[in-house]
Amino acid sequence: MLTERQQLILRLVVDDYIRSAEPVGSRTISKRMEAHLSPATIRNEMSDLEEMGYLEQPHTSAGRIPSQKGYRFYVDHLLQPSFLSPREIAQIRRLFRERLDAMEHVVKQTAGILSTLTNYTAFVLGPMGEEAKLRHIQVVPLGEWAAVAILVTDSGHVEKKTVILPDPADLAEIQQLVDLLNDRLVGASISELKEKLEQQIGLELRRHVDRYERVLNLIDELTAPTEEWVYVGGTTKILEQPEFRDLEKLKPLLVMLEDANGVAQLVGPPMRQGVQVRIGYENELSAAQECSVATATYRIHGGQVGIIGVVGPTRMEYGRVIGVLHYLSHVLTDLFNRGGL
Amino acid sequence: MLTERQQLILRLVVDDYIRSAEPVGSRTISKRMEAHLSPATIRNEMSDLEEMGYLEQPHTSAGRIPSQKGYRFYVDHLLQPSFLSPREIAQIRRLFRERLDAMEHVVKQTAGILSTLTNYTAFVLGPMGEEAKLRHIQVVPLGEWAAVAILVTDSGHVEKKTVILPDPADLAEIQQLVDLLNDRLVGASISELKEKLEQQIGLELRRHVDRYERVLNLIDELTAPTEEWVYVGGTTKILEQPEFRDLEKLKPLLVMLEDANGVAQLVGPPMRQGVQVRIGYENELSAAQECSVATATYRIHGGQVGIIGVVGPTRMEYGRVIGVLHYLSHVLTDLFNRGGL
DNA sequence: GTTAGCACTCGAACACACCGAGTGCTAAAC
DNA sequence: GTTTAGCACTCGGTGTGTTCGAGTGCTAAC
Repeated sequence: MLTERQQLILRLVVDDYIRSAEPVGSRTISKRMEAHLSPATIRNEMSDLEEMGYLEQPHTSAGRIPSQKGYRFYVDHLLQPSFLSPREIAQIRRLFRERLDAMEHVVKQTAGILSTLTNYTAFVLGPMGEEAKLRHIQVVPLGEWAAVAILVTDSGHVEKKTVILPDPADLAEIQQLVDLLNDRLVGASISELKEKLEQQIGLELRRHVDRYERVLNLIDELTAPTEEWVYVGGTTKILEQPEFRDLEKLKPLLVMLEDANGVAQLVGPPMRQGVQVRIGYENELSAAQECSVATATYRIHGGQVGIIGVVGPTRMEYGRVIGVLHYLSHVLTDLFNRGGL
Repeated sequence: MLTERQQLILRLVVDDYIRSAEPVGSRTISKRMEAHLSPATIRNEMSDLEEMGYLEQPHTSAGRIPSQKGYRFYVDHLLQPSFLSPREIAQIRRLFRERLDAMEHVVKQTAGILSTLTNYTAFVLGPMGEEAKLRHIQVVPLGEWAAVAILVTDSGHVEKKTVILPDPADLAEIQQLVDLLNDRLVGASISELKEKLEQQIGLELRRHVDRYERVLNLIDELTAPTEEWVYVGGTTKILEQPEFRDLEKLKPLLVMLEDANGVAQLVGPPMRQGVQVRIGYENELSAAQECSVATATYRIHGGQVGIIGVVGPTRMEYGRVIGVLHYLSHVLTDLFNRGGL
């Protein structure tokens, strides 16, 4: 559909606009081209590209900027993913190695690292999916009236909750309860936990009638999709982007990023392997329709899938971002599966 | 030092400016006053107040705005803390009651509630101080090469960490180690944990020579002052404030709030009981020198102290903020000590 | 198909006048 | 001595007009 030359021009326009955030004129492109063509010729081509919807003009007497369709074509056909420099790779490895024995920190840090590497706001969603298996339940009394309930999954996730006891703690009884729960529930996947609880040991449990409801509630809350696994880093990177100088545009974005649910919605459901890019209106959230969102998945052992990604203006350094995401998702997967880099 | 009348005028100026964010003129004050005085008289008084440093003029032909000294006097002598309406109190109680059995959530939520009530950015710092006592240590193996170490304090705080094992897990050995740690360390305060570990059971532990270092490291990291207990809510509330329309002023603030350490520095060391207000330059962080920070403490059982607070422009609704902080800090303290509202 | 030439468009930057809120000062009134 | 009316003055904000220049579209020539 697009001629070789049109593709070249489109690529140059996008590249230039990504760099400068200024509309690109025909003269600029003319100078950038190997095969010399006069600005007038470029103008004709650009005019055609505009007619086809790949470029647009902010106003008549300005240069062209890529349309979302233009970006889409660029990402699908023109872009060359950039590779990380050896220095950067070394730097990443160092960052991760420092705290190799703390997965929680790794995940948390990843948002920051990703943001530093790309200069966009980054996020990390922890492994979703409820196929994680229960590994251990523990209740630690804090005093007469309170206790901490802790739930550990085989993915290493720890969910905790402080509970107020209805009556003074009876250590032996609690221990008995916990032993029972551990005995019957360990190995069950989180999603089937409640069901299993009701079916299999409901009877035994009902002996302590008033307890039963509470235990059920507790399990329910402990297994509820948690917010804890959403980390956002480099929120303030958005402020650097000229397209968000305007507070009215900035605000909805920041509001969205402030809320873990907002981020989860932005990212959407986990998707196929590899790096995925959603440009502008391809995002469902209206707050993000002037943004592009690039995501990649990582796997932890057990096959659960987590997501890392960045959000920035549609004028995003796609090549760079895709390169970084690609590399980092592999690093994370390796880290979680082999336990080292 | 200040006459009755000057104090009244100062109060009116501050009140008006807090509402409108516009410099206040003599005519406005004249109209606001019970005892009628002409604008000219007010002008004279205002001129005196300016000379004494309580007011300032953005430029010659504008009204006056309070100086930081003016705010300070207002906060110390003129302000009347506002009480919450019964409706608001009911609302707060409802919000807390909903999740009464989840302290972690209570704390997390509090930042949001505080921000909603005041319309400023709010923060909650978890109990600091290292007098928390160790309650329980637990290690849950995840597989051959990994395990989760969990540490619970008597304040209900749970610290967790996923560790990569140097060699395949020997369940019995791990259990033995954990039992030993629990046996010897439970009841010790977090700060003395490491010391105690070295002194008292170092010998026994050294039998597993290569393990020793790792256990020490682990304890060290588990007890390191954690970031987890800093929650910020309503960051985007700052965007509403006219004084931060300017991106250049906004940015350092957001950067500070994004970082848990930044917030901790902003808040400073825990202070005496009651509500404390730091105005403008009274803040050490340069990023916050056009802000006021109001904080209050809450206590959880065991006497540990946590901090809640808000940060906003120096033109802050001090009366309201102080009222809310006062009430909320008591609610929290009650909640954590008696387990109910 | 390409390019030079040229008239045209339109936003950004700047200058300028105007408006009005608010001041400070002086002199008169209480 | 304190308060007030009167008045000239100040200064930022707003709206208008002008200029400038980057960039375009079109036409005609190569």
